[in-house]
Amino acid sequence: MSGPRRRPTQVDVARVAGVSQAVVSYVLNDVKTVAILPETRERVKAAILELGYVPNTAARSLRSRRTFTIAVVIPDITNPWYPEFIRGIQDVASVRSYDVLVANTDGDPRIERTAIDAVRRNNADGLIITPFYLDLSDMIPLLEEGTPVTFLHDVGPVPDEHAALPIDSVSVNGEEAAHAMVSYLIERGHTRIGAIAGRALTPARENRLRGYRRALAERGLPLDDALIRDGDFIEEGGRLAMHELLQLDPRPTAVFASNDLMAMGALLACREAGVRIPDDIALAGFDNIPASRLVDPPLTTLDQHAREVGHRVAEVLLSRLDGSYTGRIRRETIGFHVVPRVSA
Amino acid sequence: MSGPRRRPTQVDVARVAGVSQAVVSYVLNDVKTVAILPETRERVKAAILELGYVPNTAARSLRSRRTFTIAVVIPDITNPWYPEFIRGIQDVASVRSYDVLVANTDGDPRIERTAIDAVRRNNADGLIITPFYLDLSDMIPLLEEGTPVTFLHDVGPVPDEHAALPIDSVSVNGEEAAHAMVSYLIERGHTRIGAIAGRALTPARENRLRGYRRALAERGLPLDDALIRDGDFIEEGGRLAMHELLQLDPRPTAVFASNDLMAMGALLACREAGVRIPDDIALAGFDNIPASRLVDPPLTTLDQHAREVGHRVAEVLLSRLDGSYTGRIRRETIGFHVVPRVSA
DNA sequence: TTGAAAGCGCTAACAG
DNA sequence: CTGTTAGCGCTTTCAA
Repeated sequence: MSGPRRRPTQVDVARVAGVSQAVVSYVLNDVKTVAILPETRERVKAAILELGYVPNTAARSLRSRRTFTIAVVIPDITNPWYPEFIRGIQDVASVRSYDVLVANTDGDPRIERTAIDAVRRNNADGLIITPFYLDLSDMIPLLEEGTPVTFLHDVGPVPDEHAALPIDSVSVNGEEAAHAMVSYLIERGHTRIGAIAGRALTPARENRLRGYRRALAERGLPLDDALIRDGDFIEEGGRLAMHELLQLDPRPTAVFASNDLMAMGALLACREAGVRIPDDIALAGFDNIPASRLVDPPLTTLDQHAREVGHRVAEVLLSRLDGSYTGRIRRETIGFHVVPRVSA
Repeated sequence: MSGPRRRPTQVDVARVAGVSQAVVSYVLNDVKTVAILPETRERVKAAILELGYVPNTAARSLRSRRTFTIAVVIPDITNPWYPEFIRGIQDVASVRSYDVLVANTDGDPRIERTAIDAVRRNNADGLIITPFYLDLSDMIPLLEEGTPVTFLHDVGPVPDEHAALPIDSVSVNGEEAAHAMVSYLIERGHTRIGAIAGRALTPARENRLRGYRRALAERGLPLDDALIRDGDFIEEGGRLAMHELLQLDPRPTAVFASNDLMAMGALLACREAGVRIPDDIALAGFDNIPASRLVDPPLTTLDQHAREVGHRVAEVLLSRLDGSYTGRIRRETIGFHVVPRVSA
């Protein structure tokens, strides 16, 4: 037992290579403004290898005011849409050697708020966030300090309460998508269509519900609030909601769930109640998570291109960070498509 | 446009509160060895609030050599077992105000190795890793530098190639679990049982395969390597493997897949081939991921308690970090249970 | 009970 | 082409 060995520093490398510490920093960062003799460079590299030197990010970022880290704030990594989204971000971040820090909020406004401070503490160079309850004023400190923020947005018809802020956004058009999904149900002959909405007051819920209502209204179908239930975006919520919908008289002939997790809960409820899908009732989900293809029956749903959304949102943010884009605010919207399978 | 505002520092807080910067640090860290006047303390706190001061972790950790971050290295967050596992870790880390940094290796040995350097660069206080290909020597620099490492292990009969190293581990007993699952199949009357194994040379694959072989051997059933296929732990791999198994003559009457993702691929293959489950062939999975309950037919599988494993592994590591445990190496094993459903 | 000061490992400006 | 030097914001020892 000889106590922990100190991690080698640039000073150690310099000593072994017989140069000054600054030179080590130069070759490490491949600084263009100074010209190092190829031979010196080799000596330094050899010393780095020999000692197993690895730069200390804390010191580096303290000095340079950059961390090469982007923070991502999402509701819950356990919701299968998000791992894909995160991997999309990591795909593009990693090739530019950025790290990705993920924080879950569980949709809790208090935690959402703390997450912002976590970003400031950790000096993340930029933030990607899917704002649920977050007050826009919470973003102000970050923006004032020059930390770019990109929203993952769910677009509704009044998307720009955020318009005043210098925040890029990449959006999935929840209203249009839900409209498409519900229109699909209507085209299949359904006229009494229930909805299992998500957590109250979240943009995702409101927008998808709006799309649902608009689709019905456009076809002159009655809007009946008794057909709308909450489901909290989780499976159990969907199960409970579906049980309620099945009690209704007359019963809806189709149900649109605002995400696949809830649709799967609904599916379970039908199985429990002995209701057959799609024969007795049609069911449509939203998200196209991997499991949706594999359930019984395979779920008709809507794909929001999670991984691609991750790619775009990362590119938008990184282009700000590396200065390759300095123009006006961008609002991108990623497409979607209905995935017809068996359940509806 | 007035350029980014500088983030307030302790010096700023000190100035506003009319104290020295050291005092700010004292109240911030609630240092016991110095006694601050309650009134002074209040002034400092007020200044902190007023300025929106947030500590700079880079500076803090540069000085204190602690980051309050633990790194977690896993193969792929997109495999549904891992989000649960990660949340388990975060559950216990967050109450002790540790951050969690997740790195995916995609099971690539090179990336696995880079991940170790990432841990060193970021000065994570500790590492949780599920070693796939990683050479044990890769862990040495970390250990020498005093960074505790905890393995998430898959236990086989020779678990302790790792025995020499001072590394705690929390294990799922892959061999016992697979043995239990396959025994279950045998008890249901199957004698010709195929296996869809995972990625070659990984402990998870080898151990589960060992459990499979032992279960067969114990009942005096023949071991036929033609019944064993690879599947790479992903759905598509399971699909391909199952298609091959279905070609066999005689065909197996049951198939054990080393994880649920592959089992679901196998299920797809059966659907494509018009083979009914469980009537024509029985199918068992492994992991009990959320989707396994929802597929058609619901998948008989094995639960390895991912979230609980996350809790334990985090507790084991954190107890080292905060010094509350200083004893000898621990090897914990978390239980499992067969989840009988319809597919087998 | 508070303050002064050193220094963690690094980047970047400047000097030679 | 290479070396010297000044901090980045913080914790922690020591002195007052």
